[in-house]
Formats: sequence, C-alpha cells, structure tokens
Amino acid sequence: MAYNFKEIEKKWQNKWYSEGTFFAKDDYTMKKWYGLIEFPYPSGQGLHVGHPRSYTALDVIARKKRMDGYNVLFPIGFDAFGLPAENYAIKNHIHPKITTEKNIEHFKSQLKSVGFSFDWSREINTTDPEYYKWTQWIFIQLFKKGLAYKATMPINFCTGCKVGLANEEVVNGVCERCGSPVVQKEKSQWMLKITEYAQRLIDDLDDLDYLDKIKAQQKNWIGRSEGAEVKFKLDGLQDELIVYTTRPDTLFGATYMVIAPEHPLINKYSDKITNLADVEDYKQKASLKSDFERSELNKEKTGVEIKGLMAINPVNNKKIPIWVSDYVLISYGTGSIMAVPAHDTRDFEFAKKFDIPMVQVVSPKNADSTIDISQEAFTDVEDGILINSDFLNGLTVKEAKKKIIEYLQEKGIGESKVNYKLRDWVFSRQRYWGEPIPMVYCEKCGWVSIPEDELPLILPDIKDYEPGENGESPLAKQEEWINTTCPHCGGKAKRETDTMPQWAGSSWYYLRYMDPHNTNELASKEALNYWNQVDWYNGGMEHTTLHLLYSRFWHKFLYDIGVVPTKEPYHKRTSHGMILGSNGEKMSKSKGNVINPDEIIDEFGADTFRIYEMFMGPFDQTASWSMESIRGCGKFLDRVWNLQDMLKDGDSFSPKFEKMMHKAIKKVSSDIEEMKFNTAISTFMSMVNEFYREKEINKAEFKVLLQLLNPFAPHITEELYSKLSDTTIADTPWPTFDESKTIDDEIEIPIQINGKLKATISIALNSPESTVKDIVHQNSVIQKQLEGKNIVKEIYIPNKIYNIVVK
RNA sequence: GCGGAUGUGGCGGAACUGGCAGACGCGCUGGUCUUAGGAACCAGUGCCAACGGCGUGGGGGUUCGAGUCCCUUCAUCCGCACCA
Repeated sequence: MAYNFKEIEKKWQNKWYSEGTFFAKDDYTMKKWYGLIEFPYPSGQGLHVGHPRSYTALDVIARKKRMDGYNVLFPIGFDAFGLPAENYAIKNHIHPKITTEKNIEHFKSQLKSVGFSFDWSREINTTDPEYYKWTQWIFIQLFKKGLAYKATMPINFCTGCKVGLANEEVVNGVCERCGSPVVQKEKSQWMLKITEYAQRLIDDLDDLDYLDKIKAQQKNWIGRSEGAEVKFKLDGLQDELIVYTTRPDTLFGATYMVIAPEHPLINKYSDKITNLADVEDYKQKASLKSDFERSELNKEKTGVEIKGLMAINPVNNKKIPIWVSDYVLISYGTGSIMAVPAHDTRDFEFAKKFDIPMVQVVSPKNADSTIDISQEAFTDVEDGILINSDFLNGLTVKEAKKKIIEYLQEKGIGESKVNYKLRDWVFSRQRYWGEPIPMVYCEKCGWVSIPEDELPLILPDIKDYEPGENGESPLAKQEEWINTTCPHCGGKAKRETDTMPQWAGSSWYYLRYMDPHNTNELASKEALNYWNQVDWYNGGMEHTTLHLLYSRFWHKFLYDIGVVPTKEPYHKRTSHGMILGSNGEKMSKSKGNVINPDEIIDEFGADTFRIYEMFMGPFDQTASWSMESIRGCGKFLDRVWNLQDMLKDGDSFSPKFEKMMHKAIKKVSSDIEEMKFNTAISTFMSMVNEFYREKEINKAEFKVLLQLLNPFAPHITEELYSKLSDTTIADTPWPTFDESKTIDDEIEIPIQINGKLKATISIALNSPESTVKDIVHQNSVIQKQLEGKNIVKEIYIPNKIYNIVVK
C-alpha cells in the first residue's frame, strides 16, 4: 500500500517552517558547523532538477550534523542581479525588480516543497539595498587600497544593437540577438587587482580541503610560470623590445620575434615601417575578432612581417625579423615573444607557414630518440641537451636555464621573472541590473568614492532599459542621477554609470549569512568569529575558477584590512556532477528534455525525488535523468512505509539483525561524510530487503533505520517515527555503532589455482594459516583440480584469499 | 591547442590500501495472490559452442593475483583566456 506523501510532506513542512526547526542558534558556546550551497540565480524558468542535487546533498549532511550535536548554519539566498532579468525588461518593459521578486517567490515555494532544512530567517538577496550596501562598501575599501583602478579594456560591441555584449551573447562573432557583427571596442573600465593576490591564492590552497581536481583547476587558471624577461635591441634604434619566455635556454634558437597586434611598437615606429598598410590592415582584422574567435583559430596561423624594423638577438647579435600575429596576446607577459620554432609548437607552425628559418638548439639526451626538427618541434624539457648555443652547449635544459639567466643579469639584458596567466578582473558592466559602482568623477579630483555614510547608493528606478549610446549603461541616460557633487571639493561631478558584475554579490554572501540583519557592519565581529569559515561548500565545477577565485580574493582582502578573522572563506569545497536529460544531453527547452521538479514532486513526492537524486549515480559525476529509476525509489519508500505491518516489540536489536544494524550505522555514517550517497541508499535497500525476508522488524531496529534514513527522506521518516515516539528524529542523536559488532567471526574466503577462482571455503576469523591450509586441501573440488599437478607455491593472505600456484 | 574528467551486463551503477567483478536499483523472465494490473510479494537474470571457457574501451607490461599499478592507444563529456 502506497503512503500518502502529499499529506505527510505538507504536514511536516508546515511544522518545520512555522516553528523554525532548522534555524541556526545564536548560542555561541555550541560547536558549530557551517554548510553552504551556491545560492541560485532566480531565473524565470524556476528550479532546475540540477539545483536539488547539490542542495539535497548538503541538506543530508546538515541534518546529520544537527543530530551529531552541532549548531548548524545552512542558509539560502538569491543571487538576483543579472542579464536575463534585464533582457526580459528590455523586451517586455517590466522592471527587473518586479520579475526578480516574482521569480524569487516561485523559487522559494519550490525549494520549500523539497523540504530542505534551510534557515529561512537568514534569507538574503543581492539586489536588496541593505545587502548591496556592503558590496559597494567592499568596493570602496578596494579602491582605497589601490586595488580598484581604471583601465582601457575592450568590450564586445554589437554593431547592430549598439550594445556591449557578454561573451555568452556573442555567437560565432555575431550578436546572438540581431546577428550583426560584433567588434572589440575600447572602453575605460574598473579593474580589480586580483593578480596582486596570485601567489597567495596558490600557496594557501595547501591548507584547504578542496578536491584535488579543484585545486588543480585553480592552480592551472592562475598559471604560475617561471622564466625570464629578455631585452632585444631594435636595429638602428635606441629602443628595445622586451619579451617574456619560459625557455630562456633556447635563446640561441630565436629566429624571429612576434608582437601582438595591439602592441604599441607599431604606432611608435609607424614611420619606419615600410609595409605599414599591410600591418594596419592585419591589426584591423584582428580587432574584429573576439577573444573567443582568436582562440578558435588554432588551425591556421596568420601574421604579417613588419618590414623596416629588425631586432637583435642579444646573445649572438644576429638580426632577426619582427612579425605581428594574433597568436600573441597583449594581455599576457609583455605582449611580445621571441619565437623559437625548433622548440615551440606554435612557433613551429608559424615558421613553417611563412618559411622562416629554424635553428635547433636542444637535442635529445637519449641517443635512441632521434628527432626531426623539420617535422615537429622538440619540446621535451626533461630529455634535452643544449647544442648550437655557444657557452650553453652540453648543458641540460635545466642547467642552461640557470646559466643563461645569470648571464642575462650580469650583462643587464634580462632577468628572471615569474609570470601568471591570471589577469586582473574587469569589474565594469555597461548594464542596468547590477550594483551601482559608488564612484564619482570630478574634473579636479579625479575618481572619488562616495562617503560611506551615503551607502547604499541606490540603483535608480528607470523606465527605459535600452542601453545608452556607444555601449554605455542605461544609467548614462539618467541625467539627474549622474550629476552630483564631488565629495572632496564640492564641485561638479558625475557618477559612474557602469554597474558591477554578477560576481560581486556572490563574492562575499557567505559572510552576510552569519549576521544578515546587521545595519552597522557587513556582519558583527562576534558572528564572524563564531561562524568563522564555511566548513563545507558544495557547488558546480563551472564555478571553480571564476567565482571561487574571486571570492577567495575578496576574502583575503577583507582579512588584510581586518574585517574577517580567517585567510580563507571555505575550508572544504566539493562539487556535484550535472544532471542531463534522459537522452544524455544537457537539458534545454529547445531539446524538449527538461524535467520540471514540481511535476516530479507532485507525482512521486519530495522524499522520492530526494532519494532518487542521491541514488542516481556518484555525486561528483554527470548523470542522466531516468523516469524508470525514480519509480524504483518510490517503491523503496513504499516498502519502508509497509514495514510498520511487520513491527514487533523490542528495545534492542534482535540477534539476527544486530550485525547488520551496526554495520549499517557505520556504513551510512561514513558514506554521508564522503558524499557516497548512492551506496548509503543501497545499504538502506539491502536492510529493508533483509527485514522483508525475515518478515519482521522490531521497534529498536525500525527507529534506527528511520534515523539513518531521515536526512535523505525527512518527511516519511518523521511520520513513521512519530508513531513510535513522542520526539522527532531531528531531536534525537545520530545512532552510534559498536565496532566489535560490525565484524563477522565466520568469513568466506576464495581459493584460487593460478589466480583463477575454484572454490570458496568458510573459516573462523583469524584462523592460523596451518588450519586454513588443511581446510583448503580437504576441499574436494580443490583435490580434484590438483590431481597430477605440482604445487609450486601456496600464498595465503590472512582472511582474504588463498592462492595455489601449480605447474 | 591547453586544462579537468569519464569508459565495467540490456540500462544507472558497486567493488576499502591490488585479493570472490557485477552489491543496490531499473528492465526482463517465471511464479503466488487477484475480476484485473503499469499493484504487492517470492524466485531467476554478465556472455558463450555451459561439468568448461570468456569477460571491466583496445593493445602491451608488472604480479601468485590487475577494473584497480605502469606504458601505449582509441572514444566520449565538460571548461577555456593560442599563456610563449
């Protein structure tokens, strides 16, 4: 008989939400645990089945932690600024504030229907002025410390809509909406100096409990490399071209230089360049390409030789040509490189295409591995010996790097240099629906931050969401808002009209949860000291580079100015896999494979939905939705429900189930901590199967089963438990196990002959080897197998396996 | 091109430091009960020329023993800023 989940789930949810069952306590003497999920963007489509995967996982852990006696903070909020609301407003002339409010209400009711144990009293919303007041406050602190600055950076500009576009909105070089070509347009923008924290962002990973793959991705993104800057004199000029290279050892093999199309050298010496038209033409073409496009063009190298200018290789004084090509990026290193085609794949391809000579300067140490430099670049660093390199000849690559840097430093033509791939954070958006940047520009004083007591700087209500001229923010049209006075000199000044990116609000939200209603500070010292650090943060892999890095950067900054007591925001970081449609493809409206959580809950109930999301596969891997499998989870809960019919009295485990119970407590406890939710659930299923086999279960066993299952399926378990006890499961301590009762005293071990399984025998745990040997040799199957064969060796791994090697 | 991952029955997946491959679930087959079943319960279910043999993407290797370790190769997914 199926249980009435609709009635039961509603009943318990009403109780939880009206009584504040899961509110974190303000008792700062208790041991605490802070679990965090990435707060959702409240999109118009409502909750995606992917959200509850992460939320249920941490809900399971949070519920267990409460039973373990922790004061648990498990908060929720909404990251509500962003593009879709704004684009919707442009199309339908509805204020983003209204749609955002509506979407949040929808999300809230959906989240509540899944029965998450969030602390709803601490709900935050990044678009709330009381919240973004502090986002703006942090920006001002960054500005005061010189970490926010203005720089000219290109934006994607749609030539049709005359709007700045996000990378996402540029598809194949054209505007996603109108199909017009997108060009790069220079614009003065606010930048945040995250690069100043690059080394700390790498070093401090060591003390964190992040998944290794997450640490690897962060490190790779920051991309520290050690190399050298080398100065190349320009032939006949007093000027020089500085390059960054990680392979200074190959300096003798540098046969040409390449500069980025945006490199200032071109303008500076335009009068010397004899093919200026060609160069300018190339530059123009490159500017039409988005970053994305430029990176796509990996098949075919393009470039133009800059005629009239030559560089001089400082170690051998040879004149080498200078090329311009977009495979060199102005944003990395010095925007120019020395090209060593014999030992770099990209340089090789380029040289090959334009028929530029190559000089091999490294040869394989291992004489067997012959290398043909005319076929491919030799890039192996480990196995290389320098040749054709004067005083470096005979050295290994490693030795040569050291020696050449010493030489360069001595001669004043270069120095060792650490470089990072990481670039400063472009913080301006030419958009309406974001936090206003609290800055004004005064002709006399330059950029000045607004006084902190004037925060929040409220985003003005507007009617026209269309962007301003030339890709300006819609705010640029708000004359009365823009014109203000300078906080410094009192003279005329203009407000910044760009807004902050969506990353801003999400860079510090975990701090606000600690003390969400504080009007004096972003959070009180007491709250910050007590909640300290997020103990466990789960989110998607797609946020492990940008969001995670940005918020670590802000946190470190806040630590530096004495606002927070910890160097790092998140102690532990895990990630969940995506949920795909049943066809194995990403869920999307156009593919028609979207699963609506409301419909699933309506048909199967929240508990079944939760169990299924946790059972569908390993938590950290992608999984495809399956309607058939979710039915099986519903069936499992029906079987749990029907266990009541077999209920017997008993205040302690009966002997036949005692071992199973202790093992289950152990297994489920560790599985939850390790996020192996799918195997925890399979343990429950096996237990239930066992009770059915014996057609009985006593009260003690049933209670423990319900307690263990409660974090996964909180409604049905509370309902069943309420029939056995006056307390709720949420108020009971997590069950404990006795290690000695998880060990079997009789075990089965396999017997192999030459590594092939032939039989299994049953022995007492820890039997002496001689006893086991006797039992093995008495086994009839084994005797038969051994007939006429010579035993070479017998291997016994205690309590594991017995293997006989024969000839 | 770079970075991160993943390949195990018809399907989703399990297997602690190398030690009985396929737990658990879906599906399928048979049975019980039933007016009926897309319900419930019970049993079976990796493959094959089945007393035996073969099996964890392919090919090598290490080992008494490999899904697990090493080399090599193929395929798929995700992210990206050609990172010198």
